[in-house]
Amino acid sequence: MKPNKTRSRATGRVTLADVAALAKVSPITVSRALRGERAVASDLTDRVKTAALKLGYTPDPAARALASRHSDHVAVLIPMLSNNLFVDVLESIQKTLRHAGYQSLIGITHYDTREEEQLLREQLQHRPAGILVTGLDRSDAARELIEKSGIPCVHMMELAQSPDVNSVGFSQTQAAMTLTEHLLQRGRQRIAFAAAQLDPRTMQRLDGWRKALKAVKLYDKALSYTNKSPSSMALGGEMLQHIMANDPSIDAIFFCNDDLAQGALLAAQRLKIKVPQQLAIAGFNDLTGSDLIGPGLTTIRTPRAAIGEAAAKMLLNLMREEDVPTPSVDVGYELMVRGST
Amino acid sequence: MKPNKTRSRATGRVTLADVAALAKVSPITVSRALRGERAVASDLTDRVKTAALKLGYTPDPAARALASRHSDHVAVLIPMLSNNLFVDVLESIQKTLRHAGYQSLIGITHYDTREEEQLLREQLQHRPAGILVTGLDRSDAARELIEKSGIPCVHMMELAQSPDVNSVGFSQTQAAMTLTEHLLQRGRQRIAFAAAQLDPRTMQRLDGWRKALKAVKLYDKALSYTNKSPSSMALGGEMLQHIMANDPSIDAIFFCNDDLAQGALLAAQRLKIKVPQQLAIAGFNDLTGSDLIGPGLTTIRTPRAAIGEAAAKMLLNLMREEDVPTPSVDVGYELMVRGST
DNA sequence: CTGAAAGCGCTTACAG
DNA sequence: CTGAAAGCGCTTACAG
Repeated sequence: MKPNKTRSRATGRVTLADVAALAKVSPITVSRALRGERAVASDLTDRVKTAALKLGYTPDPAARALASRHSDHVAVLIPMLSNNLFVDVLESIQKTLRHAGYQSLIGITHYDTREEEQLLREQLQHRPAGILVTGLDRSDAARELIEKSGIPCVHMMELAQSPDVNSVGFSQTQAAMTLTEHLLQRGRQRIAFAAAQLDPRTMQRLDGWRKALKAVKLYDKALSYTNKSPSSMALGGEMLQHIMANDPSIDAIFFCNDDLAQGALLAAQRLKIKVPQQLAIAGFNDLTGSDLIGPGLTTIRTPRAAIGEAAAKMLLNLMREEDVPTPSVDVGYELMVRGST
Repeated sequence: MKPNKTRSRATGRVTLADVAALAKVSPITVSRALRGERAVASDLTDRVKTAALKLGYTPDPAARALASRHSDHVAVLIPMLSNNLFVDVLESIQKTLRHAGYQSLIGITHYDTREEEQLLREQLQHRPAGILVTGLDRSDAARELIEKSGIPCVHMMELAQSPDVNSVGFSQTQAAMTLTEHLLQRGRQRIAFAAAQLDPRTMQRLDGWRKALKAVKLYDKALSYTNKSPSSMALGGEMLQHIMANDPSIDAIFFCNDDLAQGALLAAQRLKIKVPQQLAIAGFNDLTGSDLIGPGLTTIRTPRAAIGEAAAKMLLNLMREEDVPTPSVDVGYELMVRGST
C-alpha cells in the first residue's frame, strides 16, 4: 500500500485508490461498495463509506464515463426557452435529475429538425445516460441516432401510440376540442383558429378545433389563420387585427398559444373591440399573466411541471434498467374559464 | 499495425488509433495535428485530417477530459429561467459557446447563495474549462472554490472594480439614476421605488434611485417599498394597490423589474388609476410585452444578448489563454420612454 | 464475497 | 518535427 505517490500528472484530487488505502480494501471493492453494484460485506461497506466521507471523495465523472461508457449526463432537447412553457418543463426536469445525480445537457432546437439532429449528434458524443426530447416528430436520421445509440429516451408533451415509445404528455387534439366545445357552448358560431410557429403540437390543436367544429357542422376552412413566424404577443395583436378586418362575422378566436392571445387582448383594448361581448378570445397553456390581463383569458392549463417531473422519473427508471409501469403517461389538462369567453 | 482488434470492451467508436492506422502515423501525431497543439509537418497534417474525415472521427470528450484534466464543459450559473432576462442571456451564451465546441452546463441558483455554492461544487467535479456566473456577490466558499480551481471565470450583469475580476455588464446604479432623473424631468415629486426579490442588482437599482432623489432633495425613505418574494406580475399588482392605499401622494412608481410594472399597469386599469396622468409607472429591463401593454411601459432596455455574447467571448479568450482586451466590458443600457410616464 | 489485471481513449512528459 | 511509454481515475471481465 503505497501512500501518496507524487506522480507528475496527479490532479490532486482524492481518488478511489486513496479511499481504498484508508479503508484497507482494494479499489474495486470501494467502487462496488459506493455504487451498490454488487454485494459487498456490510463491514467492508461501512469502512469504505466512512473513509470516503472522511476524505471527501467524489468520483471523477470523466473517468467513470470512460470506463463504463456512460456519463452522468442526460441530453435534454427542447424547442425554445423564450416560450415560457419549456422553462417550466425544464426546471422540473433539472430538479428531478439533479437529485438523482444526473446532469442535464440542454439543447435548444428552435423548432428546427435539422438543428435537433445536429444537437443530438453533439450530445451523443458525451455518451449520455439518457435522452429527453420534445414531441414525436423528428428527422429519420435523428430517430435512427437515438435508436442505434441504445440509450433510453422519453418523449415529452405528446402521447405516443406505440408501446415501444416512451412518452409523457397529453392529447393536444383532445384539449383543443375541449376548448372549442366550450366556445360552442357559449353560443359562438364563427370560431376562428389562429396559429403561429406551426410546430406539430400546434397542428394537432388545429386538428382538434376542426374536429369539434365539424361535429356540429360549423367548420369552415376559411376560419383557419396560420402564420409560420414564431409565436409572440406582438404577432397575436397583428393577427387579431388582420382577422377582424378580413372577416367581421367572426365571433370567437382560438389562439394556439397564450402569448398570441394575450397580445390579441391588448390589441382589442386599443381597437375598442369588446371582449367577450363582440368577440370571445381563448388561448392555450395558461402562461404567466393570463389570469391578470383584463379580461382574464380563457385557456387550457397544461401541466408543464408534471410533464417534466414524470418524464425525468420515467427516464430514471429506464436508466436504472427498472421496469416502467406504463410507457405512456397521460398527465391531462384543465379548461380554465375566465372573462374573455 | 494491427487492424481492428476485437477487444471485449471496445465501444465500437472510431478512435485516435484508427485514424493513426489509416494515416500511417502515431496516435500522438493525430492528436496534435487535430488540435493544432504543436507544429506537425503539413503533409502529415493533411493525411491525418483526410483520414479523420473519412472515418468520421470525433474525439471522445470523456477520454480527453480524463487525460487533459479539462472537459469541454462550461459551467453557467444563473438565478432563474422564469425571469425572461436570463433566457436571453443564456441563449446567446449557448450559441457562442457551442460554435466554439463547448457545451454549457446550466445551473439554476434560485437567487440562493447556498444553492449556487452547491451547484458550483457539482459542476467543478466535471472539470469545466470555464465558468460563467451571475453578479459579483456570492458566499466566501463559492468565491474560494472558483479561485482555487484555477478555471477562468467571467461575471455577468454587473461591472467589477478590481482588474483581477473579469466582468461583462453595465452599471445598475447608473441605469436606475437615469430612469429616476427622467421621472424628475417629467415633473414628478413623490417617486416611489418598488422592489421584489431583493437580489444584489435590485439593491443597486434602489441605490441609484436614492442617489438621484437625494441630489434634488426629494429623497424620503418612506418611498421605498421592498418585498422579498420573487418578482412577478401578480406581485406588481398587489404592490401598486398597497402603495397607493398607503400613500396617495405618490405620483410615480419605479418598479425594479418589468414584470412587476406590467402587473401594476394591469392593476391600474382595474383600479381606474389613470396612467400617467395620476400616476407614472416605470420598469426595468424592457421585457416582452412592455411595448404592447397599454400605455406602453417606460423602462430601461438592458442588452441581455450582448452580455451573454460578450461574456462567452471573453471566456473563450481566457480558456485559450489569450489576452483579453479589458477585464471589464460595459455594454451600457438605454432609456425607453413610452406612454406610462 | 473479494481482488489482480486489463482496458476505456485520450494527452502529458520525456526523449531523440 | 515525431514517437514510445506512462498515466489520467475509474469499471469490466475473469478468477478464485
